[in-house]
Amino acid sequence: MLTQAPKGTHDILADEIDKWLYVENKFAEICRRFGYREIRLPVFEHTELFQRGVGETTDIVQKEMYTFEDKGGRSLTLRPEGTAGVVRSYIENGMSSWPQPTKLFYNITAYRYEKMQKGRYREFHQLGIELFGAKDPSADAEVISLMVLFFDSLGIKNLTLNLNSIGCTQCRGAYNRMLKDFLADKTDQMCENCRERINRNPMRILDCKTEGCRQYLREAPALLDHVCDDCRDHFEKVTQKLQDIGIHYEIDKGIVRGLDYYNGTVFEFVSRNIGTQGTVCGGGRYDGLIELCGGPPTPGIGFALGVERLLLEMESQGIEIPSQPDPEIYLGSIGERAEKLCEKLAWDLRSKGITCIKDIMGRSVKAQMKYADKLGAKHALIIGDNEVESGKAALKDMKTGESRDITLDTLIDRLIKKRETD
RNA sequence: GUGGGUAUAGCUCAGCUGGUUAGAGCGCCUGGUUGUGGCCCUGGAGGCCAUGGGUUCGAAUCCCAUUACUCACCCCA
Repeated sequence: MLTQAPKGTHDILADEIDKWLYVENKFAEICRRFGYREIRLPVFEHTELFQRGVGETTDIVQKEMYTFEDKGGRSLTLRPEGTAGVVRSYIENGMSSWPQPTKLFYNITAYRYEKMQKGRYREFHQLGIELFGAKDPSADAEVISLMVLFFDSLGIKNLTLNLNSIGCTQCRGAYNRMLKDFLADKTDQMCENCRERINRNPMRILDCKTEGCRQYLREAPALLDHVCDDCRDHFEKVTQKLQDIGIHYEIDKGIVRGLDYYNGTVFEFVSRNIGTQGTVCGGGRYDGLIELCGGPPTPGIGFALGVERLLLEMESQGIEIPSQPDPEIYLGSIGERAEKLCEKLAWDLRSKGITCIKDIMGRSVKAQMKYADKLGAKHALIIGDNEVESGKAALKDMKTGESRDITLDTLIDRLIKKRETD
């Protein structure tokens, strides 16, 4: 226990950090290109924010939240997703008086008490955006196009974009009644889970994957076919805009996002090669959420992307990720006088912005060189008594193996110049 | 919440139907004449064989429980 990370969490070690930084930086870059600005929010919020925002009837709120009481008796919860917190911040900080629309992106960890599986963790990482104030279909299309551009820029191919509209509060009410009527005489034959859903949240039945229920659902009325005129019109405009910019999508009448706040356009990007947890990114519109949480009526739309799943997908597609540059130079030393000189040299190099690794173990030259090699240092330079006295040393190019004598005074300029030409 | 698989060195795994001091490759640390990496070779460190019980003269090996990991169902990012 003492030496084991809690279930569902994982360490991101030095060898993988380049991938994470690469993806995170790329995401930030693309977001800024669309006018989004980053925000950073607390990892925990008042429990009621999620109860209200995500929805009391959802699995997330009912059994997946990490909820605890602090020493002041407040009930707090580690965020199970990002949107609720952003909405809270939007209201609290009066962002409705910022230039509209307000475009925000974030890079967060989220927490859900779930059973572990490939691509599913209890602490996981999400990249996401939220767009407040724009209800036009252009907003939907732009948000989706941002995702597409992001995937493209990473070289990811073959993700399927699934689209659906789950209507507004009005058409949803009518649809729920319709669905109930349709299933009324079939309830006995449906799975236990679905029988509960009929009363709790009929739409969730559409997510069922058990064979028996699926048969009935094939004939069930699809919400998309029964949305009101406004919703239909909105959705058609969204798809038209996607076509205009050449984004391929599939209509999936079965998509019902698992959080209660969604309405209207919902979408997800799905992979086929990373296991059953194939949803790399999911999102949609949430026009009533801000009001529900106590803010002014404000339309909103956003998505969240699972970084672990994204990296799995990139790996499965064999996408290479550029790594951070190797250390410019390794400074080795023999003896105390040399070590002293190295300390000064290393300080000067680092002050000038040059990555410099020096010996701090007093090991043999051979051991030092091996270490320099493992670090991937581009150059190595060993200093002993001779070098201290002459002020000259052999600068070795680790790739070619060639070394040339240089005066130590010129070392910094030489490395700076070399770095520029490389 | 339901089911399946797995658990031996830092990593990937051997260890036959129970039998002495538990193995390999990689990695780590050393050396290969006293100041130069990669290839090759030498030596070394490092395991209460997940944990707790049981069977047995004897358990890494068989049985039970616990825990963890993992995959699928469910749900989702």
